[in-house]
Amino acid sequence: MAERGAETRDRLVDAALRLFREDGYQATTMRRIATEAGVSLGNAYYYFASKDDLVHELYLLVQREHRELAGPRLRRGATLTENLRAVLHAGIDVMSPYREFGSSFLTVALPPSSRTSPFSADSAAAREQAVGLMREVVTVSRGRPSGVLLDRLPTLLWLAYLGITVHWVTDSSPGQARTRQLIDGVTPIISRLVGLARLPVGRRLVTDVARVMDLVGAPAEPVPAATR
Amino acid sequence: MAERGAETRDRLVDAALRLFREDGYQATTMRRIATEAGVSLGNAYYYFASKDDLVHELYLLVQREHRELAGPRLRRGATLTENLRAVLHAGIDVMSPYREFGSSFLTVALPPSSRTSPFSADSAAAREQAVGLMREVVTVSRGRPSGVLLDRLPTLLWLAYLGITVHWVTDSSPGQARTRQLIDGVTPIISRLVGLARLPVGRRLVTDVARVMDLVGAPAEPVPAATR
DNA sequence: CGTTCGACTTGAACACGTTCAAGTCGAGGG
DNA sequence: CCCTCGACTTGAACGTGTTCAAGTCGAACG
Repeated sequence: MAERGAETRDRLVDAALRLFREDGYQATTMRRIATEAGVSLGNAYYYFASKDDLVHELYLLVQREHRELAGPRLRRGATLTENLRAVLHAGIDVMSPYREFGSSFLTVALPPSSRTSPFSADSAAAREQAVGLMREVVTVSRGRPSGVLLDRLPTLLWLAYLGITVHWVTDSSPGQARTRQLIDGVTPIISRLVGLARLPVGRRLVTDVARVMDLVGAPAEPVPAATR
Repeated sequence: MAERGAETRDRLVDAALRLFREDGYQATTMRRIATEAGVSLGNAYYYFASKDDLVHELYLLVQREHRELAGPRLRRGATLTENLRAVLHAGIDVMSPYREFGSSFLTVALPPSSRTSPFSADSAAAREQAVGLMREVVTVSRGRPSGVLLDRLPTLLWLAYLGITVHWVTDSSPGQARTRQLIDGVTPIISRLVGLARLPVGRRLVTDVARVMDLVGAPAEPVPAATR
């Protein structure tokens, strides 16, 4: 059956994610992953085309845990500031075990080569989920924005989350305290900007932003060649 | 003298940058760089601690060329939109020969590990230069913003440039046309936001943004361990 | 029971980035 | 002239990610 190898695959994922957490990306070798999973080196490559493919698995896990942790923290009727703040902090909470891995995380997660990029087609589902979480933030919070903004705001918030992740990865302050402060500082600003959309001056801004988002369109498909 | 090896070093940089441009990051091996520079493999490591160190050299070159190309394009008294647009397009122009390299470019350029990151201490000078270019954009353009914003805007524009670079790297549209459109769409929005700072509502936003930037402080020092 | 087939598994092999003990070589001092 | 010293150079060697020809093994078929 096509099911026989499922357990092997699971053992590989378990071993990889544990080693990533304990030793970081670089120090975790494919040989150790294979050994700890009780299979041969070559066999690991039967299930995962590359080491980065295993990182993709981590990406999915972090995403899932983010949803699970953030969901219960959302409060219907709370301000956008409060709910967005909760979701962003939850994101950091979920990623923090992989901090030492972090530098290499973006390294693997950002570029469009192959699967791992949040912009790639392979991550489309996961990205949709992440944007969905932001959509929940928007719809659940008090003072829901008007039509056009309601559609675009989740994606914009997701982009903000991405930016904060970049800061987190490069944040060497103890416990990444600076990133926490960044979240606390940025969320009210975002809320204020959203509130601005009610004024005439803000409405024009929203229109322009929406136009640019349409023009630039969906995140690009994966790049053809250009490995690594 | 300490000068004897300077020519060897130059030959290595020349070979590396040329190969990066022609074959991309992955396909360029240290062995080929060394061979084409007419030195041994080990000798390349006498001058550059790692392959990424050679990328740092590329980073510096691109930076320098960006300044040289963008400077003459600035028009005193033109709008912020026009000048910012010119500088951003110049950035893409300068980077485009390294597009195939691109995916790996961010891979190497973003994470804080060691030298190459724009956030690292080693890149502080280069970053200062990049922010300086944005400062020139601000001071040269018509309608210079008021005090606090005048200080912070260059850094914010540099961050915007970074974001656009991320888009460029992941942009698979032919000729990266989407990124060009993104620039054309985003620059008027930025100008509009800057103009907003004159209104009371904008003034409060500026104050908050400045506070966050202070709190988060200078970009972090390089991360201790966490290689790659 | 023998045969075939395909999912799964193996370990050797490859090219790579990086390290290092050993060497070369020219200038300066005795 | 010999010696020393330090900047520079070398190629072998290590461990890595990845590939691949060759196997194992159980189920389905005759």
